[in-house]
Amino acid sequence: MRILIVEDEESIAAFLKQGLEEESFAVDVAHDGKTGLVLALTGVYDLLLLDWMVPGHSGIEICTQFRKEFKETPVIFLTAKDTVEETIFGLQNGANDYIKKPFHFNELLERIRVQLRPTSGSSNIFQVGPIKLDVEKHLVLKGEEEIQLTQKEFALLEFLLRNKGNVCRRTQIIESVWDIHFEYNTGVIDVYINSLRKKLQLSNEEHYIQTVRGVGYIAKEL
Amino acid sequence: MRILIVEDEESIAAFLKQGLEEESFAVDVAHDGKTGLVLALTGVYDLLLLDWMVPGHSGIEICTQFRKEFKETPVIFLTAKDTVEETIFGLQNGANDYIKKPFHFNELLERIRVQLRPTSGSSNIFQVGPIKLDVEKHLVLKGEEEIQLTQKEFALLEFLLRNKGNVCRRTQIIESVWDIHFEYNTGVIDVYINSLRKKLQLSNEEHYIQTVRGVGYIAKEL
DNA sequence: GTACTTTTTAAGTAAATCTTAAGAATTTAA
DNA sequence: TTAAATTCTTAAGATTTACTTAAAAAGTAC
Repeated sequence: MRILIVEDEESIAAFLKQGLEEESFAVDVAHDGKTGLVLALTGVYDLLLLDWMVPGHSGIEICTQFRKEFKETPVIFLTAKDTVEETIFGLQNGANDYIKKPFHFNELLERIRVQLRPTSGSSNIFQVGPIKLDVEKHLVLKGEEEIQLTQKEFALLEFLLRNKGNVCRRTQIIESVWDIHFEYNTGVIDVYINSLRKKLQLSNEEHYIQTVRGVGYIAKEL
Repeated sequence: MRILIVEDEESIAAFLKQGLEEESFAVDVAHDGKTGLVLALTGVYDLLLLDWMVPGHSGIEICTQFRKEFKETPVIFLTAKDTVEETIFGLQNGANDYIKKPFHFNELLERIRVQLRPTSGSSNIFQVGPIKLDVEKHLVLKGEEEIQLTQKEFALLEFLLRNKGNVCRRTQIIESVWDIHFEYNTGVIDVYINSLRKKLQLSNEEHYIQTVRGVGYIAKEL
């Protein structure tokens, strides 16, 4: 997934670039509107992050131009707090969403994901920390290394990653992964969690799969 | 998704109601501020659409009152006034967005969607002061910091927050949280209240969980 | 049918949570 | 001010829950 950031403030741009790259996006940055527009019109990007006001062309100009060429690609505006009214204008002119500065990075990430979800059919790659799971390819990596998982192990990990950041209750897991309803007494989940953690070689620091006692398990970033 | 409209102009209210219902929102309308506030404080709404000026209480008053109780629910202002000052004032007082009359319905819809997007799916978040409890995510925050609670601690805090502003009697608590009926003699509640206050690091000023001597406990804003 | 892999069951061990109880501190009432 | 009642705090023992391992059962491929 390729993202273009058009933002003149160096610090913000750098912060965003690093954060998004850690989430395994490919990120380009343009520090002025003119460069931004040129890059945007190459059409290689899956999403645009536009600062509302940048030197050269304004964000809204870039957005409008861009829309003429690429009708599907989502655009998110980064805007200062007091320009809400103008932002509405932005939305009318083809932006898909906007986010007020200052914002939490996770919020931005969430909005990016929302935008990318329907557009790309190939977005069923899930990730937590160094662990990647590709549903299509049925492949799990930890860093560069390929991890060999069985069906059930894979299904369980997929479920956890699909719900990354949310607690997966034992009943949810047993229903979704094992398709067992109305009843739960076995210790299967524990066994599989155990073998997952083993195969993924999760050290004590790398608690990407945490247990929530009395409830279930959760996959989350550290 | 439930939306409350507070708008005195019949025609506009009817227009909005019909339009939103066609988008499969459940819509209630209050034609004056007093009714609006009462309805808003029932807490069943996912979003508020407030006219800037309505008979009874003004929109800004309703918004402010509402914000004290429900910090998560988004509020959008409908206003004929277009001075920047008032907009900023409105946003500072807890509104999430604002739209100037006359507007295109689609524009409003877009604004509503933007507001509901991050919120959707998280309808059972309870809050008192800086303390947030998310039932779905099984997560408790104090400010930005995540607080690790055990099952019973979590259940107790949830019960207190669900009944925020109301005294929770010891018998109620022991019945709801511990499922013990007919008899109560243990000091379990005291122990758990204690550990809750400890884990939440409630200083002497932050008495969000107060004890009501001879009766029970209450979670309330300061 | 046999050899292999995967899945499930089961059981012992480890760890965290829950409960009890008792003394300290606080509030209320006389 | 003192006594009584209630709540707070702490710690240890009981209980629950999860972890780990191994072996049995169920699938798969040859």
